Amino acid sequence: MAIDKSLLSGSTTMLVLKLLDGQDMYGYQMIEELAKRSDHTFELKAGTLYPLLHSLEAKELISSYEKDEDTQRPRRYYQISRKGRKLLAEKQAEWITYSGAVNRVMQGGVSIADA
Amino acid sequence: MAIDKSLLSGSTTMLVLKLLDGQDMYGYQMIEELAKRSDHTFELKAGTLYPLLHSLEAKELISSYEKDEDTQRPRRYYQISRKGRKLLAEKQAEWITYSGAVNRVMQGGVSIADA
DNA sequence: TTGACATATATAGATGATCGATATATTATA
DNA sequence: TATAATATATCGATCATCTATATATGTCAA
Repeated sequence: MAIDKSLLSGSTTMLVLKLLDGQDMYGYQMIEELAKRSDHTFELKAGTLYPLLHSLEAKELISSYEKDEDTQRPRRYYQISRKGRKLLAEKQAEWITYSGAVNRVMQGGVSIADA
Repeated sequence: MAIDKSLLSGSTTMLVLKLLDGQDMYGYQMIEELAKRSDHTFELKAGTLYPLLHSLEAKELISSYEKDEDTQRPRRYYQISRKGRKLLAEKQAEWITYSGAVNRVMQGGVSIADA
């Protein structure tokens, strides 16, 4: 099912940081990994991700390095910084607050499954 | 805690329709009711709500009528339409899919409370 | 009674996140 | 050798929300 793009708005940064919290990744890999982990609910577009990565790097939430896997086109890997992990924790707390509040409002008759 | 406004993006329509699913309401009342039911996580701004109500009415998802409670300034009440209830059900299903997917992605080490 | 604040609705313009379109280059496959 | 997948990048459009501003009424305290 394709999800209204505006729903995703605001949580993309959190999701990207979370991916990098597990391991260093390059852009294209994040797009695929996010699709995989979310059963294709999230299909992040390249036009969204790359500018986002650049802006996260400018804010020093992540850093990057090139890695040559010869025979492969060189890939730009990203790693999360200490500052990035701090923001991730904040975003995660925010998400819990936000989704909990939505569920409370929606609990006016129809039951909401939790995940 | 103030929530990143972009997180709310996309679910405002669903929340408004849900409020009207319970009873007819006027704009200002929705702002207060939403704040109350969400423990002030949501503080919808008038500049967001009124244009949204107008556009929902234009799409025939809701309709409105004026009601004079004398001694009070007349209030414009909104009621959800059949079409609106249908959209509400869809948005609700989307929310379940979306929040479930976010939680799955975030389940990579740190536990996420569910509401 | 006057001023301040809450109630109530409304609109214009700014901001910010995402997307679609487009571009480039390499690698794998048919 | 052409096509698709991999991989990164940028621009402009779109859309939702917010801030600021406006108007008008009701209430309460000084």
